[in-house]
Amino acid sequence: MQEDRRLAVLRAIVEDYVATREPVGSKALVERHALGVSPATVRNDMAALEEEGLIAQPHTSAGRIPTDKGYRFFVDRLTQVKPMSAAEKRAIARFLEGAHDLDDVISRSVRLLAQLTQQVAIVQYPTLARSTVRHVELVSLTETRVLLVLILSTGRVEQRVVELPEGLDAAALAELRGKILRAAVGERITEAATALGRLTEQVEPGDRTPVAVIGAALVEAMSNERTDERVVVGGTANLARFGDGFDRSIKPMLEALEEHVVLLQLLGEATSAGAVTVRIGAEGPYRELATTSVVATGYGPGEEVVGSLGVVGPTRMDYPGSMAAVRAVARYVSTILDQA
Amino acid sequence: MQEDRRLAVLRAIVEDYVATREPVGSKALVERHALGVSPATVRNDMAALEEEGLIAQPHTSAGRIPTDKGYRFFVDRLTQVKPMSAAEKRAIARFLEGAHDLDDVISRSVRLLAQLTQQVAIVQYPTLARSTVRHVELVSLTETRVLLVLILSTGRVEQRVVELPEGLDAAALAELRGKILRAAVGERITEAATALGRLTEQVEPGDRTPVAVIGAALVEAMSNERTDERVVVGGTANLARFGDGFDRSIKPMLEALEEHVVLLQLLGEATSAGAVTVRIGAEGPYRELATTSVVATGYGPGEEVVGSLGVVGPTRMDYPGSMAAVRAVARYVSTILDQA
DNA sequence: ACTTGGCACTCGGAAACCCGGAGTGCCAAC
DNA sequence: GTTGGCACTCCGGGTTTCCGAGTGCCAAGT
Repeated sequence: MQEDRRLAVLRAIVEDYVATREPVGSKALVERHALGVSPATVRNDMAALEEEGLIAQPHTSAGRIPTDKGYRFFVDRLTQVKPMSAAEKRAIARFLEGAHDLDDVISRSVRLLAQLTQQVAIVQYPTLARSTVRHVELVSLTETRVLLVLILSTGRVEQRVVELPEGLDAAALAELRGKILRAAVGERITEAATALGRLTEQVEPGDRTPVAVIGAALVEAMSNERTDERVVVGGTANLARFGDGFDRSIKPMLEALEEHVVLLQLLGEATSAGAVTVRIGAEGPYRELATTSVVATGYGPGEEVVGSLGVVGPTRMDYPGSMAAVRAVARYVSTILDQA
Repeated sequence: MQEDRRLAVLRAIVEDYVATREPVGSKALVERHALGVSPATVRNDMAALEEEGLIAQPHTSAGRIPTDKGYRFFVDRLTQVKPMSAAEKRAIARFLEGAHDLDDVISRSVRLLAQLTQQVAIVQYPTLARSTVRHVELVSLTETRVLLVLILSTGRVEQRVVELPEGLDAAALAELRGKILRAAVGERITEAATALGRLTEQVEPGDRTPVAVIGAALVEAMSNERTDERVVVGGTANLARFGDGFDRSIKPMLEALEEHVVLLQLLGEATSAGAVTVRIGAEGPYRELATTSVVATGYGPGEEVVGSLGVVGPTRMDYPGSMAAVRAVARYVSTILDQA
């Protein structure tokens, strides 16, 4: 019926516009897609679609471009993630294996994602909140300085230099280390923090003892918001690929990309694993990013989500492709984290 | 004499051009700078400077702009690094203290440098080659997996998951850990690697023993070139500040900034501490970066250089200011590393 | 009730065009 | 060696012109 054809027209408009970056007209449409009707008919459909707010024309007597709402419709109803080809899968696997380090995994993922989608990629480090403590080490630097090293299940390593009020000999340090390990290892980070809090109080009610200081530093390191904020950005050069009006938004884009808090918020919307979240244009809270879309998803071992990753690009982007790439990379990262 | 005045004219041209981004003519020059001569005289001087290749005119009947050679002359002979104001020094100190982590120090430095110079900042992590081993830790993950953690004097932490051919019990692991510590701690990384090589051979001539595998992984981690390549970039948004022809080079710029190897090479020219290196325009090896300059210097505790940092921007940049900022930040980073 | 060809109309954007002003080089005079 | 005068150049910006893609609407066709 007409309804079906209208949607076909919408899909065609989105696809053509994404491909050509130019408003698409009725004539070009019937030429490039076998719609089986005349341009005049398509024009009628276009008028209807415009009525519904799914497409718009930049100025009278120009072709149509999809609106945010149009993209949304396209993403929600007119597309399903196309699976990656076997070759692509192999390429991903090859690219990601051989990473022997969390940093490695993350940085490779960013580059991979950027290359795959030809867009800006963002990968968040595993959240501390979702990690358990794997090991704690105290390395004495000088008489009164100790380096705290915190190793987490997700592979993250946090470190911190602690200044002691008084010297602490090797034996005392070793004993403390043992206690801390017993209290914290295997625990979720929040529980470990409270356990440690209890431990230090119990050992020494006094305030400025070395034990208390170290305990406090550990607790602080575990609950520190800042350390939670680690994200890595890649593929910024792809921003320059847009020869058109998107140039205007390149500055706000770059600025946003430096604000890791903003990035985290963009990614943060992706909560559940497996499901790919798409934010289109002005749907997000940032006015400056009204011409950009974000495709993101969570990753993590098994069903658990310990972090998210995604890409950000102009609203006029290849959604099916991006969604597929994001999902695929997230999957591979998850399995790698599973192994490690 | 005329010679002196000519140099004054060159300086004035550079300063004005940097400030206004527009070719500067004789009339504007005498108005803005008290040269005490008439435009006609300045024109003669300009002709002479152009003869020497220090300035050029984009087209007939336009003002003059400095050539690379002109900038070079300006940097080498007409300027000395102006000291930072007390307020600026305080701001730097405030910004950098409170970092309790190498990552912290580095990322704060980048942001600081970018903000100070309003340009793109690059900071290299301390080179592994210049570090000594501070601690080695073996954390058992599963029966046959061990997480190697390598803590270096510069604060860098390298980690790696090692797959063992057969299980290794806690006692054996502890013993191995002790041996490794005794062999490696305090050594320069290269020497530690050879010492470890000897150790593993001596303990077990067989090839696939756990000990050998771990030793090999450690040696590899220490000598790995890749891990040496860590650089951080910040202030990319400043690239968009240039409303003029520099826009054209923004893409190659962004591309270069993603290629950490390239960045390292740019920074790498800075070898000695204290001295600020300036590379202007086409002096470097990269054709794409012919319109950019790099101001860099080394940093490290005491006189030693363990890494470098700097800024990169258009050839038309505020050299004295950038040099001062780079030097100041390098100094502060050095003292902080000294403490840690 | 849709679809289609025809047709008048709109309007953005590229090309052509024009013009002022900033800047130059040169020369003669100081 | 410096300066004022002067003729000349040419870029940049503003305006105008013009083409064509695209539209909306209508009347005719199925």
